[in-house]
Amino acid sequence: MDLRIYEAIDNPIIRKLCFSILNEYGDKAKLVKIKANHDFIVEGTMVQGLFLVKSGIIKVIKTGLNGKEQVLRFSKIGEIVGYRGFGTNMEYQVGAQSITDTELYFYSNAMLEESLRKNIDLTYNFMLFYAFELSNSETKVRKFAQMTVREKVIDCILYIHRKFGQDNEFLNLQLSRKDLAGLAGTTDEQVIRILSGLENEQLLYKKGKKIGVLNLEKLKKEISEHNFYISA
Amino acid sequence: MDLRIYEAIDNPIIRKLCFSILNEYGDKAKLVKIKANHDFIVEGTMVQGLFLVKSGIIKVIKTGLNGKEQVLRFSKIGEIVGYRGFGTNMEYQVGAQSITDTELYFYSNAMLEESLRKNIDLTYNFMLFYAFELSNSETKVRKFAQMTVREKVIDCILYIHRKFGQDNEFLNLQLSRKDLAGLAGTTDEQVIRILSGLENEQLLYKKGKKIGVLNLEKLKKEISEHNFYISA
DNA sequence: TCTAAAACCTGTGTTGTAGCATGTTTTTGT
DNA sequence: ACAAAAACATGCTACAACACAGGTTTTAGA
Repeated sequence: MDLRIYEAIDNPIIRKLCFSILNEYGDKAKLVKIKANHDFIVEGTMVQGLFLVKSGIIKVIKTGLNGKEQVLRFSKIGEIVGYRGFGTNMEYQVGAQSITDTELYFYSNAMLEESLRKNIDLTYNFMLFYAFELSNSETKVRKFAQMTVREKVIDCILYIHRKFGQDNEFLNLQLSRKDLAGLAGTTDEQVIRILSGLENEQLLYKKGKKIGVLNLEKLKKEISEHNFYISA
Repeated sequence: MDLRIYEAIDNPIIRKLCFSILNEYGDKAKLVKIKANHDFIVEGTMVQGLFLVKSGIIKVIKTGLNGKEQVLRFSKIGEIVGYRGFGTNMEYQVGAQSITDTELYFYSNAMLEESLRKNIDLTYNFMLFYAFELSNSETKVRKFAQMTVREKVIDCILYIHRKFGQDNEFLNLQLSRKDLAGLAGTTDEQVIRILSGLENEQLLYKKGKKIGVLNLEKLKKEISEHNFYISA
């Protein structure tokens, strides 16, 4: 059993779920290796099962019919991708693509359904996981409803800082302005404008794609007046 | 066992969950009766357990620190209120108030935790329920991110029409403009203006608080260009 | 039934946000 | 190393959405 995945997870709820899955399936899971920039879940196709990220970084998206791609989140080691369709729909409600080289464990519908009927620990941890994600999602609803674009962009920067860290000068995850816009729910131009503004205010610096946080406290403070953080 | 509740539910996922709960606890649950316009879940207080609506209509809210109250949904017979805090936080993340006289079954944390360890059917149905709600919530995120205010207001009218129906001239659930605004994520004035506009266009009529849908198809069509409905 | 409060409505000014145009820089692939 | 494409940047314009102000109608309570 590959415990390195389990050990890399901070969040206790995801950690427990991951343990349950590894415990139930051990090495029976199929390991899938994919290169960077590949779609491995296509929105609207039939749900085959779910993926557990072994290594790499995944972008989870949802396409609006106006063509705009909304970025729901970025997933890393230990996280589960493709689980929304489970139990409710027969089609994937989201798309997923690798943004680095990636290794994934795949669990088919058949495997899962069988286990969930027998392994109450697994089912329980799945339940807690969904409840947790639901809580996150509802916070996100408020974010989109009440924050200004500037606040949303700051929130996204903080999200990346929190989730992927900033080891040297720059955030460990580099995103295009377009992806940032998709994550914040706005347009590229707005993101660019706001980033420029934040650079002028000495809150961050940037060099092309790379962004570095300068004044974490001030950024946090600007958001905290709304008193909610997004952990999704 | 009070099967009237169970039978009143349309949604198969909520139906199954409700059955599981009634089946597990039967008449052991505590019945709580409250008058209209009472807060029975206060945001930020400790989670005691969850409520199953036996009769009446409930408004579920979340207060932004700017003071604006966001209406998350309205709950009726067979639905569960106060479940977001479960498993993740120790405090209620939402508030709930009765908008009519209401009867609720109450299930304490202790009762639930004990059962969830033993009754896999209950756990499984809770899991599916959370997954379903999560799916709804993510759709809602998109709604707030991509719809115009007019579309959001129409979406809310359709939500009420779908969930509570319109028996005679007017929608069965009457809401203040302020509540509609909270549900749509906008201000009273905007709602008023848009309702006036819709009345001029002969899509609905109104008489004080009461609103009646005139042209359901046209209203639906305007939303469906974005191709997503909210069932929450 | 009268009064106060709440809800409803409308007009006007302001601002945040998006869209377009255009130019520059950076990245990518051959 | 070079050309093409993508990403980045900035100014301008238009408009949707909001806030405020002032008024009317409806509701609720004493």
